[in-house]
Amino acid sequence: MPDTPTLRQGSPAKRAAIVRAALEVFVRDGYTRASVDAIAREAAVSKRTIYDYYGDKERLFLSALAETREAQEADFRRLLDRTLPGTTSRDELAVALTAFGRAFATEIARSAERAAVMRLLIAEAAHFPSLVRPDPEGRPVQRALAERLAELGERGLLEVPDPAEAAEFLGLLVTGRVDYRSWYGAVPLADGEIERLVEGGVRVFLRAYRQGS
Amino acid sequence: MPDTPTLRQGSPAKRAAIVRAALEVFVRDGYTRASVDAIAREAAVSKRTIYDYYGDKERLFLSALAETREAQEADFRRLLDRTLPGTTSRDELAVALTAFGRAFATEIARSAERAAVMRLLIAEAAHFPSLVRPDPEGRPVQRALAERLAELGERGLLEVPDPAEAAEFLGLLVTGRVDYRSWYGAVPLADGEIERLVEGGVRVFLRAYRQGS
DNA sequence: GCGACACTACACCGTGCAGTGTAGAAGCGC
DNA sequence: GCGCTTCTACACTGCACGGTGTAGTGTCGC
Repeated sequence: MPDTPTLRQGSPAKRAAIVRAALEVFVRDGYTRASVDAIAREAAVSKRTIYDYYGDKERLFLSALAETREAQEADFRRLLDRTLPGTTSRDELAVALTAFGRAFATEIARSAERAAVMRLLIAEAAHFPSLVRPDPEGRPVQRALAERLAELGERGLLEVPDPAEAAEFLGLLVTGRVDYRSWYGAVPLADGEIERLVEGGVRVFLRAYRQGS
Repeated sequence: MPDTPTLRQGSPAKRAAIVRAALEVFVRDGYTRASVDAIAREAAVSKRTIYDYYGDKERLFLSALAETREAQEADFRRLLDRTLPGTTSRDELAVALTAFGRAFATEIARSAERAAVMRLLIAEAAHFPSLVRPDPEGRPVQRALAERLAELGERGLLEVPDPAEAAEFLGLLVTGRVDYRSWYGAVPLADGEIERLVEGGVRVFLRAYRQGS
Protein backbone atom coordinates (compact mmCIF):
# COMPACT_ATOMS: atom_id res chain seq x y z
CA MET A 1 0.00 0.00 0.00
CA PRO A 2 1.35 3.43 -0.87
CA ASP A 3 -0.03 4.75 2.44
CA THR A 4 -1.05 8.39 2.31
CA PRO A 5 1.42 10.53 4.23
CA THR A 6 -1.48 11.70 6.42
CA LEU A 7 -1.23 15.48 6.58
CA ARG A 8 -2.14 17.00 9.87
CA GLN A 9 -5.34 18.95 10.24
CA GLY A 10 -3.97 21.43 12.75
CA SER A 11 -5.41 24.71 13.90
CA PRO A 12 -6.98 27.20 11.46
CA ALA A 13 -4.99 30.04 13.01
CA LYS A 14 -1.71 28.28 12.34
CA ARG A 15 -2.77 27.34 8.84
CA ALA A 16 -3.60 30.97 8.18
CA ALA A 17 -0.27 32.16 9.55
CA ILE A 18 1.61 29.72 7.36
CA VAL A 19 -0.33 30.53 4.25
CA ARG A 20 0.07 34.25 4.79
CA ALA A 21 3.79 33.96 5.35
CA ALA A 22 4.12 31.64 2.37
CA LEU A 23 2.37 34.08 0.08
CA GLU A 24 4.52 36.93 1.28
CA VAL A 25 7.76 35.08 0.69
CA PHE A 26 6.67 33.55 -2.62
CA VAL A 27 5.58 36.93 -3.89
CA ARG A 28 8.77 38.59 -2.75
CA ASP A 29 11.23 35.98 -3.95
CA GLY A 30 9.41 33.90 -6.53
CA TYR A 31 8.69 30.20 -6.25
CA THR A 32 12.13 28.72 -6.70
CA ARG A 33 14.03 31.34 -4.74
CA ALA A 34 11.63 31.15 -1.82
CA SER A 35 12.90 28.71 0.78
CA VAL A 36 10.67 26.81 3.12
CA ASP A 37 13.00 27.79 5.92
CA ALA A 38 12.34 31.45 5.19
CA ILE A 39 8.61 30.84 5.20
CA ALA A 40 8.84 29.02 8.51
CA ARG A 41 10.80 31.89 9.99
CA GLU A 42 8.30 34.42 8.66
CA ALA A 43 5.37 32.43 10.02
CA ALA A 44 7.13 31.88 13.35
CA VAL A 45 6.58 28.18 12.99
CA SER A 46 8.95 25.28 12.71
CA LYS A 47 9.74 23.95 9.28
CA ARG A 48 8.56 20.54 10.40
CA THR A 49 5.11 21.89 11.08
CA ILE A 50 4.86 23.25 7.58
CA TYR A 51 5.66 19.85 6.17
CA ASP A 52 3.19 18.21 8.55
CA TYR A 53 0.50 20.60 7.37
CA TYR A 54 1.15 20.79 3.65
CA GLY A 55 3.33 17.88 2.65
CA ASP A 56 5.62 19.69 0.28
CA LYS A 57 6.56 23.05 -1.10
CA GLU A 58 4.43 22.73 -4.19
CA ARG A 59 1.22 22.01 -2.33
CA LEU A 60 1.96 24.87 0.04
CA PHE A 61 2.37 27.15 -2.95
CA LEU A 62 -0.86 26.07 -4.56
CA SER A 63 -2.78 26.36 -1.31
CA ALA A 64 -1.46 29.83 -0.68
CA LEU A 65 -2.44 30.96 -4.15
CA ALA A 66 -5.87 29.38 -4.06
CA GLU A 67 -6.70 30.94 -0.73
CA THR A 68 -5.51 34.35 -1.82
CA ARG A 69 -7.40 34.19 -5.04
CA GLU A 70 -10.65 33.50 -3.28
CA ALA A 71 -10.09 36.37 -0.89
CA GLN A 72 -9.29 38.71 -3.75
CA GLU A 73 -12.38 37.74 -5.66
CA ALA A 74 -14.53 38.48 -2.65
CA ASP A 75 -12.76 41.81 -2.23
CA PHE A 76 -13.44 42.65 -5.82
CA ARG A 77 -17.14 42.01 -5.53
CA ARG A 78 -17.31 44.33 -2.54
CA LEU A 79 -15.32 46.96 -4.37
CA LEU A 80 -17.60 46.72 -7.35
CA ASP A 81 -20.76 47.13 -5.27
CA ARG A 82 -19.25 50.04 -3.45
CA THR A 83 -18.01 52.04 -6.43
CA LEU A 84 -20.24 51.03 -9.32
CA PRO A 85 -23.65 50.03 -8.03
CA GLY A 86 -26.29 48.96 -10.51
CA THR A 87 -28.26 52.02 -9.51
CA THR A 88 -25.71 54.47 -10.90
CA SER A 89 -27.40 57.35 -12.71
CA ARG A 90 -26.43 58.72 -16.08
CA ASP A 91 -24.54 61.76 -14.89
CA GLU A 92 -22.82 59.82 -12.17
CA LEU A 93 -21.53 57.32 -14.68
CA ALA A 94 -18.16 58.80 -15.56
CA VAL A 95 -17.43 59.62 -11.94
CA ALA A 96 -18.49 56.18 -10.77
CA LEU A 97 -16.45 54.43 -13.44
CA THR A 98 -13.44 56.49 -12.53
CA ALA A 99 -13.95 55.74 -8.86
CA PHE A 100 -14.22 52.09 -9.69
CA GLY A 101 -11.12 52.19 -11.83
CA ARG A 102 -9.18 54.15 -9.27
CA ALA A 103 -10.14 51.85 -6.44
CA PHE A 104 -9.29 48.87 -8.57
CA ALA A 105 -5.98 50.18 -9.77
CA THR A 106 -5.00 51.57 -6.41
CA GLU A 107 -5.63 48.21 -4.88
CA ILE A 108 -3.46 46.73 -7.58
CA ALA A 109 -0.62 49.15 -7.25
CA ARG A 110 -0.63 50.02 -3.59
CA SER A 111 -1.55 46.91 -1.72
CA ALA A 112 0.87 45.44 -4.18
CA GLU A 113 -0.55 42.09 -3.36
CA ARG A 114 -2.96 41.72 -6.22
CA ALA A 115 -0.51 42.69 -8.90
CA ALA A 116 2.25 40.74 -7.22
CA VAL A 117 0.11 37.64 -7.20
CA MET A 118 -0.58 38.23 -10.85
CA ARG A 119 3.14 38.53 -11.43
CA LEU A 120 3.70 35.27 -9.65
CA LEU A 121 0.99 33.59 -11.67
CA ILE A 122 2.46 34.83 -14.92
CA ALA A 123 5.89 33.68 -13.87
CA GLU A 124 4.76 30.21 -12.84
CA ALA A 125 1.89 29.56 -15.24
CA ALA A 126 4.10 27.44 -17.45
CA HIS A 127 5.37 25.35 -14.54
CA PHE A 128 2.07 24.77 -12.74
CA PRO A 129 -0.58 24.07 -15.34
CA SER A 130 -3.23 23.78 -12.66
CA LEU A 131 -2.87 27.50 -12.00
CA VAL A 132 -4.21 28.34 -15.40
CA ARG A 133 -7.92 28.70 -15.37
CA PRO A 134 -9.13 27.32 -18.68
CA ASP A 135 -12.19 29.49 -19.22
CA PRO A 136 -11.13 33.12 -19.39
CA GLU A 137 -14.66 34.42 -19.09
CA GLY A 138 -15.20 32.17 -16.13
CA ARG A 139 -12.99 34.33 -13.95
CA PRO A 140 -15.40 35.58 -11.32
CA VAL A 141 -14.00 39.07 -11.44
CA GLN A 142 -14.73 39.39 -15.13
CA ARG A 143 -18.14 37.83 -14.73
CA ALA A 144 -19.22 40.19 -11.97
CA LEU A 145 -18.06 43.20 -13.92
CA ALA A 146 -19.81 41.99 -17.05
CA GLU A 147 -23.08 41.60 -15.21
CA ARG A 148 -22.82 45.12 -13.87
CA LEU A 149 -22.08 46.54 -17.30
CA ALA A 150 -24.99 44.62 -18.77
CA GLU A 151 -27.28 46.24 -16.21
CA LEU A 152 -25.99 49.66 -17.15
CA GLY A 153 -26.50 48.74 -20.78
CA GLU A 154 -30.09 47.68 -20.28
CA ARG A 155 -30.78 50.97 -18.56
CA GLY A 156 -29.48 52.74 -21.65
CA LEU A 157 -26.37 54.27 -20.11
CA LEU A 158 -23.89 52.30 -22.13
CA GLU A 159 -23.90 50.53 -25.43
CA VAL A 160 -22.65 47.07 -24.61
CA PRO A 161 -23.68 44.47 -27.16
CA ASP A 162 -21.17 42.07 -25.62
CA PRO A 163 -20.87 42.68 -21.87
CA ALA A 164 -18.21 40.01 -21.34
CA GLU A 165 -15.99 41.61 -23.93
CA ALA A 166 -16.67 45.09 -22.59
CA ALA A 167 -15.77 43.95 -19.10
CA GLU A 168 -12.50 42.59 -20.35
CA PHE A 169 -11.69 45.84 -22.10
CA LEU A 170 -12.65 47.93 -19.12
CA GLY A 171 -10.40 45.92 -16.86
CA LEU A 172 -7.65 46.15 -19.43
CA LEU A 173 -7.96 49.87 -20.03
CA VAL A 174 -8.08 50.68 -16.37
CA THR A 175 -5.34 48.41 -15.06
CA GLY A 176 -3.31 47.66 -18.16
CA ARG A 177 -1.12 50.70 -18.16
CA VAL A 178 -0.63 50.54 -14.42
CA ASP A 179 0.48 46.94 -14.63
CA TYR A 180 2.59 47.68 -17.68
CA ARG A 181 4.48 50.51 -16.07
CA SER A 182 4.82 49.01 -12.62
CA TRP A 183 5.74 45.61 -13.98
CA TYR A 184 2.84 44.15 -12.09
CA GLY A 185 3.80 45.81 -8.89
CA ALA A 186 7.53 45.23 -9.04
CA VAL A 187 8.16 48.96 -9.37
CA PRO A 188 6.27 51.43 -7.23
CA LEU A 189 4.22 54.14 -8.94
CA ALA A 190 3.26 57.52 -7.57
CA ASP A 191 -0.37 57.92 -6.54
CA GLY A 192 -0.96 60.81 -8.93
CA GLU A 193 0.44 58.73 -11.74
CA ILE A 194 -1.93 55.88 -11.01
CA GLU A 195 -4.87 58.22 -10.94
CA ARG A 196 -3.88 59.78 -14.23
CA LEU A 197 -3.50 56.38 -15.90
CA VAL A 198 -6.81 55.16 -14.58
CA GLU A 199 -8.69 58.25 -15.64
CA GLY A 200 -7.23 58.01 -19.11
CA GLY A 201 -8.40 54.43 -19.35
CA VAL A 202 -11.91 55.27 -18.24
CA ARG A 203 -12.03 58.12 -20.74
CA VAL A 204 -11.18 55.79 -23.59
CA PHE A 205 -13.68 53.22 -22.38
CA LEU A 206 -16.41 55.82 -22.28
CA ARG A 207 -15.56 57.16 -25.74
CA ALA A 208 -15.90 53.64 -27.06
CA TYR A 209 -18.93 52.49 -25.10
CA ARG A 210 -20.99 55.56 -24.31
CA GLN A 211 -24.50 55.36 -25.67
CA GLY A 212 -24.71 56.78 -29.18
CA SER A 213 -21.01 57.34 -29.72
CA MET B 1 44.78 44.89 -7.47
CA PRO B 2 41.38 43.25 -7.85
CA ASP B 3 42.37 42.20 -11.40
CA THR B 4 39.44 42.01 -13.79
CA PRO B 5 38.60 38.39 -14.59
CA THR B 6 39.32 39.19 -18.26
CA LEU B 7 36.40 37.81 -20.19
CA ARG B 8 37.29 36.33 -23.51
CA GLN B 9 36.28 38.12 -26.69
CA GLY B 10 35.69 34.98 -28.69
CA SER B 11 33.96 34.52 -31.99
CA PRO B 12 30.70 36.30 -32.80
CA ALA B 13 29.17 33.06 -34.05
CA LYS B 14 29.83 31.32 -30.76
CA ARG B 15 28.55 34.29 -28.80
CA ALA B 16 25.37 34.21 -30.84
CA ALA B 17 24.91 30.50 -30.31
CA ILE B 18 25.33 30.87 -26.57
CA VAL B 19 23.00 33.81 -26.31
CA ARG B 20 20.34 32.08 -28.37
CA ALA B 21 20.54 28.91 -26.33
CA ALA B 22 20.53 30.91 -23.12
CA LEU B 23 17.41 32.76 -24.09
CA GLU B 24 15.66 29.57 -25.04
CA VAL B 25 16.44 27.86 -21.76
CA PHE B 26 15.76 30.92 -19.63
CA VAL B 27 12.42 31.44 -21.31
CA ARG B 28 11.49 27.80 -20.98
CA ASP B 29 12.57 27.26 -17.39
CA GLY B 30 12.84 30.70 -15.82
CA TYR B 31 16.00 32.25 -14.46
CA THR B 32 16.54 30.18 -11.32
CA ARG B 33 15.47 26.86 -12.76
CA ALA B 34 17.65 27.27 -15.83
CA SER B 35 21.01 25.64 -15.34
CA VAL B 36 24.15 26.77 -17.07
CA ASP B 37 24.85 23.13 -17.90
CA ALA B 38 21.57 22.95 -19.79
CA ILE B 39 22.43 26.10 -21.70
CA ALA B 40 25.84 24.72 -22.57
CA ARG B 41 24.28 21.51 -23.83
CA GLU B 42 21.73 23.46 -25.86
CA ALA B 43 24.42 25.66 -27.37
CA ALA B 44 26.70 22.67 -28.02
CA VAL B 45 29.46 24.42 -26.16
CA SER B 46 31.34 23.55 -23.02
CA LYS B 47 30.21 25.12 -19.79
CA ARG B 48 33.70 26.50 -19.33
CA THR B 49 33.41 28.49 -22.51
CA ILE B 50 30.24 30.13 -21.29
CA TYR B 51 32.01 31.25 -18.15
CA ASP B 52 34.98 32.44 -20.17
CA TYR B 53 32.65 34.50 -22.34
CA TYR B 54 30.19 35.87 -19.84
CA GLY B 55 31.66 35.54 -16.37
CA ASP B 56 28.56 34.40 -14.56
CA LYS B 57 24.96 33.38 -14.98
CA GLU B 58 23.59 36.79 -14.23
CA ARG B 59 25.59 38.58 -16.88
CA LEU B 60 24.69 35.90 -19.38
CA PHE B 61 21.06 36.45 -18.57
CA LEU B 62 21.25 40.20 -18.97
CA SER B 63 23.18 39.93 -22.23
CA ALA B 64 20.70 37.50 -23.66
CA LEU B 65 17.79 39.75 -22.79
CA ALA B 66 19.45 42.91 -24.05
CA GLU B 67 20.32 41.34 -27.36
CA THR B 68 16.85 39.94 -27.82
CA ARG B 69 15.22 43.18 -26.96
CA GLU B 70 17.17 45.03 -29.59
CA ALA B 71 16.29 42.46 -32.20
CA GLN B 72 12.63 42.62 -31.28
CA GLU B 73 12.55 46.37 -31.49
CA ALA B 74 14.01 46.26 -34.97
CA ASP B 75 11.46 43.62 -35.93
CA PHE B 76 8.68 45.81 -34.65
CA ARG B 77 9.75 48.77 -36.70
CA ARG B 78 9.73 46.65 -39.83
CA LEU B 79 6.32 45.23 -38.94
CA LEU B 80 4.96 48.71 -38.42
CA ASP B 81 6.21 49.99 -41.76
CA ARG B 82 4.85 46.93 -43.51
CA THR B 83 1.34 46.95 -42.05
CA LEU B 84 0.63 50.55 -41.12
CA PRO B 85 2.56 52.86 -43.41
CA GLY B 86 2.20 56.60 -42.95
CA THR B 87 0.56 56.72 -46.35
CA THR B 88 -2.46 54.70 -45.30
CA SER B 89 -5.67 56.13 -46.75
CA ARG B 90 -8.89 56.72 -44.88
CA ASP B 91 -10.78 53.68 -46.10
CA GLU B 92 -7.77 51.46 -45.64
CA LEU B 93 -7.44 52.53 -42.03
CA ALA B 94 -9.49 49.86 -40.26
CA VAL B 95 -8.05 47.14 -42.43
CA ALA B 96 -4.52 48.38 -41.94
CA LEU B 97 -4.93 48.71 -38.19
CA THR B 98 -6.33 45.22 -38.01
CA ALA B 99 -3.49 43.91 -40.12
CA PHE B 100 -1.06 45.65 -37.84
CA GLY B 101 -2.73 44.29 -34.75
CA ARG B 102 -2.96 40.82 -36.14
CA ALA B 103 0.66 40.77 -37.21
CA PHE B 104 1.67 42.10 -33.84
CA ALA B 105 -0.43 39.73 -31.81
CA THR B 106 0.39 36.77 -33.98
CA GLU B 107 4.02 37.44 -33.49
CA ILE B 108 3.37 37.61 -29.79
CA ALA B 109 1.35 34.50 -29.53
CA ARG B 110 2.87 32.29 -32.18
CA SER B 111 6.55 32.94 -32.20
CA ALA B 112 5.99 32.74 -28.48
CA GLU B 113 9.28 34.45 -28.07
CA ARG B 114 8.09 37.99 -27.60
CA ALA B 115 5.45 37.17 -25.04
CA ALA B 116 7.74 34.68 -23.35
CA VAL B 117 10.42 37.31 -23.00
CA MET B 118 7.82 39.61 -21.56
CA ARG B 119 6.84 36.87 -19.14
CA LEU B 120 10.44 36.46 -18.14
CA LEU B 121 10.83 40.20 -17.66
CA ILE B 122 7.74 40.37 -15.49
CA ALA B 123 8.93 37.44 -13.44
CA GLU B 124 12.42 38.85 -12.90
CA ALA B 125 11.78 42.58 -12.85
CA ALA B 126 11.90 42.66 -9.07
CA HIS B 127 15.17 40.74 -8.93
CA PHE B 128 17.05 42.58 -11.67
CA PRO B 129 16.30 46.28 -11.35
CA SER B 130 18.43 47.04 -14.38
CA LEU B 131 15.86 45.28 -16.54
CA VAL B 132 13.27 47.89 -15.77
CA ARG B 133 13.38 50.71 -18.21
CA PRO B 134 12.60 53.82 -16.22
CA ASP B 135 10.92 55.87 -18.92
CA PRO B 136 7.81 54.08 -20.11
CA GLU B 137 7.35 56.33 -23.10
CA GLY B 138 10.97 55.82 -23.99
CA ARG B 139 10.33 52.28 -25.11
CA PRO B 140 11.17 52.42 -28.79
CA VAL B 141 8.20 50.32 -29.75
CA GLN B 142 5.80 52.76 -28.16
CA ARG B 143 7.63 55.71 -29.62
CA ALA B 144 7.52 54.41 -33.15
CA LEU B 145 3.85 53.62 -32.91
CA ALA B 146 3.10 57.03 -31.43
CA GLU B 147 4.85 58.77 -34.32
CA ARG B 148 2.84 56.80 -36.82
CA LEU B 149 -0.43 57.58 -35.08
CA ALA B 150 0.52 61.25 -34.93
CA GLU B 151 0.99 61.23 -38.70
CA LEU B 152 -2.42 59.68 -39.19
CA GLY B 153 -3.79 62.27 -36.83
CA GLU B 154 -2.29 65.16 -38.72
CA ARG B 155 -3.79 63.82 -41.91
CA GLY B 156 -7.19 63.88 -40.21
CA LEU B 157 -7.79 60.14 -40.10
CA LEU B 158 -7.71 59.84 -36.36
CA GLU B 159 -8.28 62.14 -33.46
CA VAL B 160 -5.17 61.76 -31.34
CA PRO B 161 -4.55 64.71 -29.05
CA ASP B 162 -1.97 62.62 -27.18
CA PRO B 163 -0.23 60.21 -29.56
CA ALA B 164 1.92 58.62 -26.88
CA GLU B 165 -1.13 57.75 -24.85
CA ALA B 166 -3.02 56.55 -27.90
CA ALA B 167 -0.10 54.32 -28.84
CA GLU B 168 -0.12 52.78 -25.41
CA PHE B 169 -3.83 52.10 -25.60
CA LEU B 170 -3.59 50.65 -29.06
CA GLY B 171 -0.88 48.27 -27.98
CA LEU B 172 -2.87 47.38 -24.93
CA LEU B 173 -6.16 46.84 -26.73
CA VAL B 174 -4.58 44.74 -29.41
CA THR B 175 -2.29 42.57 -27.33
CA GLY B 176 -3.76 42.81 -23.86
CA ARG B 177 -6.41 40.18 -24.18
CA VAL B 178 -4.08 37.84 -26.02
CA ASP B 179 -1.47 38.14 -23.30
CA TYR B 180 -4.10 37.88 -20.62
CA ARG B 181 -5.57 34.69 -21.96
CA SER B 182 -2.35 33.04 -23.00
CA TRP B 183 -0.58 34.04 -19.81
CA TYR B 184 2.02 35.77 -21.90
CA GLY B 185 2.53 32.81 -24.13
CA ALA B 186 2.51 30.11 -21.49
CA VAL B 187 -0.71 28.65 -22.88
CA PRO B 188 -1.17 28.28 -26.63
CA LEU B 189 -4.12 30.01 -28.27
CA ALA B 190 -5.88 29.02 -31.48
CA ASP B 191 -5.19 31.24 -34.47
CA GLY B 192 -8.84 32.12 -34.95
CA GLU B 193 -9.05 33.12 -31.33
CA ILE B 194 -6.11 35.45 -31.67
CA GLU B 195 -7.61 37.05 -34.73
CA ARG B 196 -10.93 37.57 -33.00
CA LEU B 197 -9.29 39.16 -29.96
CA VAL B 198 -7.19 41.45 -32.10
CA GLU B 199 -10.07 42.57 -34.23
CA GLY B 200 -12.12 43.33 -31.16
CA GLY B 201 -9.31 45.46 -29.83
CA VAL B 202 -8.95 47.40 -33.05
CA ARG B 203 -12.70 47.97 -33.14
CA VAL B 204 -12.66 49.50 -29.69
CA PHE B 205 -9.64 51.62 -30.55
CA LEU B 206 -11.36 52.96 -33.63
CA ARG B 207 -14.58 53.71 -31.77
CA ALA B 208 -12.56 55.74 -29.30
CA TYR B 209 -10.15 57.43 -31.68
CA ARG B 210 -11.89 57.72 -35.03
CA GLN B 211 -12.19 61.30 -36.24
CA GLY B 212 -15.40 62.90 -35.00
CA SER B 213 -16.54 60.11 -32.72
C1' DG C 1 -0.83 11.61 37.21
C1' DC C 2 -1.20 9.78 32.46
C1' DG C 3 -1.70 9.11 27.72
C1' DA C 4 -2.29 11.42 23.36
C1' DC C 5 -1.36 14.90 20.51
C1' DA C 6 0.81 19.32 18.61
C1' DC C 7 4.75 21.50 18.08
C1' DT C 8 9.71 22.89 18.20
C1' DA C 9 14.63 22.47 17.79
C1' DC C 10 18.02 20.47 15.55
C1' DA C 11 20.76 17.33 13.27
C1' DC C 12 20.99 15.14 9.15
C1' DC C 13 20.81 13.32 4.09
C1' DG C 14 20.83 13.83 -0.85
C1' DT C 15 20.97 16.47 -4.66
C1' DG C 16 21.39 19.95 -7.90
C1' DC C 17 23.91 23.51 -9.34
C1' DA C 18 27.12 27.83 -9.73
C1' DG C 19 31.55 28.32 -10.45
C1' DT C 20 36.76 26.76 -10.80
C1' DG C 21 40.99 24.31 -12.12
C1' DT C 22 43.37 21.80 -15.33
C1' DA C 23 45.07 18.74 -18.82
C1' DG C 24 45.00 18.13 -23.35
C1' DA C 25 43.27 18.42 -28.27
C1' DA C 26 42.63 21.38 -32.33
C1' DG C 27 43.64 25.18 -35.08
C1' DC C 28 46.47 29.10 -36.68
C1' DG C 29 50.29 32.41 -37.77
C1' DC C 30 54.98 32.21 -38.79
C1' DG D 1 58.03 22.58 -36.16
C1' DC D 2 56.76 26.04 -32.38
C1' DG D 3 54.20 28.88 -29.65
C1' DC D 4 49.84 30.89 -28.80
C1' DT D 5 45.03 30.88 -28.25
C1' DT D 6 40.58 28.65 -28.13
C1' DC D 7 37.94 25.24 -26.70
C1' DT D 8 36.42 20.79 -24.57
C1' DA D 9 36.06 17.18 -21.14
C1' DC D 10 35.92 16.32 -16.71
C1' DA D 11 36.73 16.28 -12.05
C1' DC D 12 35.91 18.87 -8.12
C1' DT D 13 34.38 22.38 -4.31
C1' DG D 14 31.05 24.68 -1.71
C1' DC D 15 26.69 25.72 -0.70
C1' DA D 16 21.78 26.16 -0.50
C1' DC D 17 17.82 23.91 -0.03
C1' DG D 18 13.96 20.22 -0.03
C1' DG D 19 12.70 16.94 2.82
C1' DT D 20 13.07 13.55 6.98
C1' DG D 21 13.81 11.57 11.65
C1' DT D 22 13.68 12.17 16.32
C1' DA D 23 14.07 13.59 21.05
C1' DG D 24 12.02 16.53 24.02
C1' DT D 25 8.65 20.14 25.65
C1' DG D 26 4.31 21.75 26.35
C1' DT D 27 -0.76 21.24 26.69
C1' DC D 28 -5.26 19.29 26.98
C1' DG D 29 -8.78 15.87 28.43
C1' DC D 30 -9.61 12.67 31.86
